[in-house]
Amino acid sequence: MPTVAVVVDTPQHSTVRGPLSYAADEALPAGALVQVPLGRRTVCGIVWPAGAEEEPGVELKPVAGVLRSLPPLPASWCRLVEFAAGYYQRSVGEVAHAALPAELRKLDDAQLAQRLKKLAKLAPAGGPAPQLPELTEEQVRALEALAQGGAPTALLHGSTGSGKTEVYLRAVAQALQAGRQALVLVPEINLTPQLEARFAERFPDRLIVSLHSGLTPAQRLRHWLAAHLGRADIVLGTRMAVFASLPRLGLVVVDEEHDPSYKSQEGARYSARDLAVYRGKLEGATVLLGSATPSLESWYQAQRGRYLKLSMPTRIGGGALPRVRLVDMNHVPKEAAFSHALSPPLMEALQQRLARGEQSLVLLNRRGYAPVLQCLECAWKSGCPHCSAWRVFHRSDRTLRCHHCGYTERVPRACPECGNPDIQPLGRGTERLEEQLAVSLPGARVARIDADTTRLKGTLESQLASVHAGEVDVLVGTQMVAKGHDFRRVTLVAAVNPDAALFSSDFRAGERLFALLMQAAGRAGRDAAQAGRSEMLIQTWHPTHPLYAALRAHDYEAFAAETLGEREMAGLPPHAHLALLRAEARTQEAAQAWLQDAARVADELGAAAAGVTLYPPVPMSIARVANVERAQMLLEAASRPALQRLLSAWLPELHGLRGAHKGLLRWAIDVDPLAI
DNA sequence: AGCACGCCGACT
DNA sequence: GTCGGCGTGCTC
Repeated sequence: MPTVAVVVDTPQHSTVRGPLSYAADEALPAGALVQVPLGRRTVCGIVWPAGAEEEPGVELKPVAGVLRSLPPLPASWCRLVEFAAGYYQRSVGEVAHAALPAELRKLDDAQLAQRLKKLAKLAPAGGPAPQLPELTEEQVRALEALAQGGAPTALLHGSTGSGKTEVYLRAVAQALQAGRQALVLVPEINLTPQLEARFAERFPDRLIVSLHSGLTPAQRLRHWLAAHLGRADIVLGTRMAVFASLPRLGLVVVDEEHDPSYKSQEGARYSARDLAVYRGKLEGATVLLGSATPSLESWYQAQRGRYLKLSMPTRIGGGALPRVRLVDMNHVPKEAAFSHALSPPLMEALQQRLARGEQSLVLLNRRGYAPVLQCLECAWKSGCPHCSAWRVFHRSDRTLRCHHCGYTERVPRACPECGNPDIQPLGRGTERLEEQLAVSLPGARVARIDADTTRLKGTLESQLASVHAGEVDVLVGTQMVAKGHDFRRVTLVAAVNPDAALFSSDFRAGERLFALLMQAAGRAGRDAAQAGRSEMLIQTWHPTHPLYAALRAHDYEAFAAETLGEREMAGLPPHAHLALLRAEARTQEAAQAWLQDAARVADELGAAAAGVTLYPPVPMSIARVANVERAQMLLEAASRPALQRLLSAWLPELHGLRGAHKGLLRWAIDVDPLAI
């Protein structure tokens, strides 16, 4: 009787690591979906390419069912999953099953056959043949280089408004012409509808499907199947889509490749961008990473010639990038600087826009009315009882809300400690800024867009529409508004208080701030007629900071060179490779004790000799969330393979370490963490 | 993760 | 005397 290796869904801390062996009365192809008995239940499994697993010596249980109507998952898909599981130190089963639509696991063969029949209904949107815009010289050059590369990994560095999307569209057209499928990744669900519309218009006779967490389970299964069967030519999606099964994959586009959303923050903490690059190599597909402000990782690879570098510095239609003006807050009258957040130069610039009937965009990366309330009599502040964080004052519904655990209460009338009725907001969020602007600019129509105003489905779209319709003069928002949306009538973009990122303990904060401000600057002056009057205003206490100097010159390359130099000196990515071991426990001591024990095991495995440095365990910057204490330990190595080898030897040992530590709740490894 | 087995407090 | 609390342990 043939034996098959089957991968089942086992979480990280399970003792089941690799595939399990089952008996089958026929040879089953690798990649086939099966139902197998596991303990007392029957679960979905995937027949795995022969892992030469050793015989367990006991009699094997037989496979309980086979989904025959589903073509097996391609071998390259299995290899991608295996790589991801190994690299991010999770079980193959967990990664494989997370990559499949949940609905698929619930179906038997008959039900699946039913769903497959219904797939026939999916059809291209149809429509008139598209009008192709004339390509710029830069676009032509980029596309030629891409076509000559022989399935390269390319970094498309293009200014906002330089026409990156058109390059994506043409590259996709090339792939489709060659009979292959294209996968297009975007950082956020918000951005899929507009891109989907653009692709549907360009490819009216091709089937385009989307894959993201906003789909219903049935839709997700339908779209996944369309991709898997090769029916869909274009798959558009968020990071999860990097695992889509695509039998004819020829091109992967990663739009806004620098965006942190590509890194998963739970489960297997994979980077969809990095996996896209690996997948391209695996399947002989071209990978096109695009950004106006590439991640330093990608930029570094392009500089060393590992990636093909494509540059499009010029804005289409001759629109100039807005002039960047720094407002030195040290020279602003004290009362204005501290109490209003709105400096005289900013007010003047806003009034000018108002008088001319132009729009302004004011950025503040902090939701709510004020980040904390305080009592003027005693030392009380609005701390969260469950977290080591302040609760934010939301004036619209008179609540104190913890942004970490969600704990919400009505604002007390008086100080809960001393009864003093005089409790005051400290600092400023978008709600308060909106209020201040409305007061300071009488007659102006002020609107706000952030995670609070867009909680309901569809509100973002309707709010954006009202901005586009010219019903808003001043738009206040968090980084949400800086991403991807075009505001043709905006001629002023202002950052009210961006300095915090300059001195953040997070070494990537500067990189993120620069990308955000560059992107925000790109929102202004898209209309060539207005470009001359467009400007960006930065209120800062540190006007001589090199980040701002690079921003004024719209000089990404200068910023990248400067920052890469710092990273090299500090031994940080991309010049070094990091991993974080995180622990959650009832007490901070328990969390750190476990990490300490883990460090001892790593020492015994020869971490130091292998060139892997372990730093002492430290509490996380917000040490307690929802009454759970959190700590972490950083690992750093100059060599990625050395780090990988240590992790692979280390992780299995850590599973056995659990028992000795009371109070330890969870632990996890984050390879290539974004923030440390 | 499920879902067992397993050993100590308040109920028909 | 049982029902059930969730503390360890296993799943080919």
